[in-house]
Amino acid sequence: MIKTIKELRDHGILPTAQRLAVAEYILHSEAHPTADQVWERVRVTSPTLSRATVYNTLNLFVNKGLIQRQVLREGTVVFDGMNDAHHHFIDEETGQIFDIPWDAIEVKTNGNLGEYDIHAYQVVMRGRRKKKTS
Amino acid sequence: MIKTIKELRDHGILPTAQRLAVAEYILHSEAHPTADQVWERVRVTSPTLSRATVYNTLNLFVNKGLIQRQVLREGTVVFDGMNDAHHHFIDEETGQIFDIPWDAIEVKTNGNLGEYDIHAYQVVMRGRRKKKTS
DNA sequence: GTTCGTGCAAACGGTTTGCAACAAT
DNA sequence: ATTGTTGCAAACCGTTTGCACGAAC
Repeated sequence: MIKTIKELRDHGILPTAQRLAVAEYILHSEAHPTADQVWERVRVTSPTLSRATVYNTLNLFVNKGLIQRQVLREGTVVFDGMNDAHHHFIDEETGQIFDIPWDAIEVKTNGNLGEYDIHAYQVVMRGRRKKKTS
Repeated sequence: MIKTIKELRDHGILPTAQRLAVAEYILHSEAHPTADQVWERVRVTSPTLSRATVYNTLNLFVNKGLIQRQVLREGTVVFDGMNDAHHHFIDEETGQIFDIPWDAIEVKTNGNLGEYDIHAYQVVMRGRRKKKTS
């Protein structure tokens, strides 16, 4: 909580009650919620929070580099509290999105891509997540 | 043209005038157009073509495995006439999307992904495309 | 008292859908 | 006659925006 306040300040974000509520959720969430899902969730504890504020707040967080916006789903954008480079796995049946650590995958280009100045990349995998082996 | 008719039939798609017009464009397009862009374009030669038919037709093509639907852009889906597995590069300034041949990139997982049953994957790269050399 | 954030409702843009007219077989 | 396709308009859903109110410095 006090840690979250500091994190907002460190990113040049004035910490308000609403922003704190959103940050507390998104920064500690394993899920990759849509803006509306964030609203649903945070509204439980902050019932006065408006949908517009959630959208504005999440966009602010993205612009300030606190979280990432990911285009992984049709029709909507999801937000990712994991802020370092990483890959993604999407369960084709449940639609769930999982973060894959950067060093779990090695990507090598074979020199034919001279035309392109690559600033960033990620691997997007699709399939089925097996039953948790505890 | 006659070749396109065959291609539609081979995918179990009844070739109508509208479907042919859409197919002729999307199958030979280097661009990665949105449904609306397909409409704009195909409407030039087929002015009676409705927006709904374009959406329906593109979805039909995807379901029949003739083209791919790609989630690479915020707010909209793009269609890709290249039907084999390949990667993508997105120019961050122009928004243009380029197909990257499958064998131009090598992806190796280092064995930590046992939880995941991977059916498909692609690398999504972002950056700037350099001026064409030649 | 000026600046910034919030909430509401309306607007917006991409997409889907219900339905009536219309082939095609 | 039945089945499938098209076109139109309305509906839908995620998101943004205009504006008035309110809080903070």
